[in-house]
Amino acid sequence: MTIYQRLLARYGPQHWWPADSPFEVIVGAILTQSAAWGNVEKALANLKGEGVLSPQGLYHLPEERLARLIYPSGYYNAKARKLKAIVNHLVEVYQGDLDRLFAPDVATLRPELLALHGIGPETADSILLYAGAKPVFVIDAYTRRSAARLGLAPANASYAALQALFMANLPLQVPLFNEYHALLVRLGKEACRKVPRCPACPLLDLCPAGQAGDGTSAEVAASSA
DNA sequence: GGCCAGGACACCA
DNA sequence: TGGTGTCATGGC
Repeated sequence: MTIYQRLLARYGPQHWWPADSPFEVIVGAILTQSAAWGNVEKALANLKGEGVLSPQGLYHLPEERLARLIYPSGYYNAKARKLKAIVNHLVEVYQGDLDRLFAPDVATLRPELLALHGIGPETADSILLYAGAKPVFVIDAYTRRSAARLGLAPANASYAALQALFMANLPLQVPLFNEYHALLVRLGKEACRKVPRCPACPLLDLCPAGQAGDGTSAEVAASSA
């Protein structure tokens, strides 16, 4: 059984991304930057309560008021500025139409997102996968931790290298990337942070033969095919 | 009371 | 390219 299959068997479908709309995914992707998801939910609830969780709603909302509404998610001034930059682009270039935003392929869209203030590699890829249904593998702190503990990659691997490792050895399928990343996050939350792993680490029985791998491409493929 | 949570940016050497 | 400070609330 592959690692992916073991993760799915253990935890079940994670139903990511928890949002009612693609736009909510985009906003949540910004708000969750270095923040606990529970705090993000409070901020999203505030935006929904004010009826402004839409491109036009945030576009016309004063930045100071936006900052107050997202206060629970932390870094509220910085995140209000980021959200404004993204929403301004979305409304002024695409009239707030996400179908138009996501019409181009990843090669065109990813650089466009990365050029916006507040959108780095992880946020861009989260938006592409979970809002735009593009086959892009998301790397975050939990993914990195899980991959390192599983022996799939060194702990200091770059974002690009880690992403390339998964994408070069997995079929480019949105449902697979969606669930696999979410499962790695779930595992990362549960796994101990000790290096090497402690005897009780939940990762142990997920590794092939109960051993950490050597990080080869072949192993990633074997672990997920 | 300290640590950490589904990062990104500005600035520096 | 890589390292560091900044942004900040809330739960444990």
